[in-house]
Amino acid sequence: MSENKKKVVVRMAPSPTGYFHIGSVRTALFNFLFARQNEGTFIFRSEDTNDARSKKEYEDNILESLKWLGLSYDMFMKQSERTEVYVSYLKKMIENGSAYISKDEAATATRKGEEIEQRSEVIRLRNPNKKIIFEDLVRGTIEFDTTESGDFVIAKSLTEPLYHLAVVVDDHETGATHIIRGEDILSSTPRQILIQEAIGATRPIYAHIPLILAPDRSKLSKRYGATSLVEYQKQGYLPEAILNYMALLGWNPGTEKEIFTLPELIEAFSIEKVQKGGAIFDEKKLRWVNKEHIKLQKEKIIEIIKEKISNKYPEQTIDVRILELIFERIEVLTDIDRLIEDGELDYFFNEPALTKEKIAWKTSTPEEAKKHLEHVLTIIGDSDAVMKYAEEAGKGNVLWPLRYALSGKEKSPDPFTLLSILGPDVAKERIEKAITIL
RNA sequence: GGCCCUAUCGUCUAACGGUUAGGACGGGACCUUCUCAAGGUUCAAAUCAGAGUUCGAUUCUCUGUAGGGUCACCA
Repeated sequence: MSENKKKVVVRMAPSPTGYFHIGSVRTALFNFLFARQNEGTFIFRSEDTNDARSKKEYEDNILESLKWLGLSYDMFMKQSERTEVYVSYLKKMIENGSAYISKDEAATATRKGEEIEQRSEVIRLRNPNKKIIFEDLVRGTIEFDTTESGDFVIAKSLTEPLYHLAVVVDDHETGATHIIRGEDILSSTPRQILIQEAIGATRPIYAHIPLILAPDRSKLSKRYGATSLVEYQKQGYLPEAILNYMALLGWNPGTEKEIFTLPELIEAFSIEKVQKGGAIFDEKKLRWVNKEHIKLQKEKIIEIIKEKISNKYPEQTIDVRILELIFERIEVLTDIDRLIEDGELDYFFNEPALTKEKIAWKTSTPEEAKKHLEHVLTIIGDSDAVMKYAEEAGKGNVLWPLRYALSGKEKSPDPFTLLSILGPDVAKERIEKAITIL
């Protein structure tokens, strides 16, 4: 690297035509990481150029999501507010002959089943029809012949610039040094380079990152469940976990470390280690990453659990051990609600309803179960004694009836944990109740 | 179809041209206090195919095959 290296300027430029897409999250993240590790500038640019699909609602959603994720930007701009800038560039281009107003037959074209009115007068780039070769940071040398693009349209009129023109002008004006974006724009890069040359802009360094794929290797679309960030937010994924997982999709640190906080990612990230091939989005691994981050934020998560339980059982004091039990059993935050709603810990606060048939362990009889429970009752305060007795009589034969008598559940934490949380008095009551049923 | 990109376990990925092809997720088995969870141990699982270069190809070259992207007066 040279000493007079230019200050890094990168940008994320979403078009606000939908909720923040999971693929855009990664593009935003890579740009953010690259900017932060180079102490550069990260620009947010809303590409809302005269598109009927653009909505304020979507732009707000993207901005809120960025905030939620902790990806801060240093500059904000909207293309819809920059028309006069594009006008001046278009005028210049027409003056110097690199673009011209073309007069065609007015026509209708069909795009994706929709009829489109084509103007008779548009502004086209005068294509020098040459070969464009550029270096891509993740893909190496890319070569395109731009001849087939012809004199493509860059604006519908002086005041109605098209996407490619707006992008190139903005990147030039803001001094973008690196363009990190999805692979889907790789094939329109040569056309953008042609526009750059026409307006006398310096060519930025490109890095086209691979796409995120659905499990069937197709483009990640609505067909595959959740594609927008809000849906993951709602399911109770932590922002740190989403960022961590997205980083791992198409990038690796070169070490075996897999769990990263945002600052650690800034430290470890390197654009050179970004993968070339598309990666399938695997929710199972996302869940695992989320669980790992839940462990990292234990105190905070425990507080959330406490609050949720308090809402359901307002009058109760909540033993920390109950919080631990829930904490161990969740992968996403909504698991907490599910556990509570399913009554998974109801038996800590209310006497459980017991079914006679379920009290005895599968290899044992109700009579034996009754006998074991009666004996356990006499040594209830001494866990070691209970365990010793269980080992002699057959663990399942004793422990299953005991645990079931205490919880009324086929699945629950072990009887000793229950015993210690419920306390000897409540335990005694419940065991006696079970005995009477038998 | 044209152009472009890509190709290692099911998935995410590692491997100066020389490794028993490594790790993680997921799956199986076992251990841990009966069940659930957590934890521990452990097993199975991959270099797309064919040529070439080389003493030696996952790695370099070519061809094929497969997958993806893109071909707007959308962004």
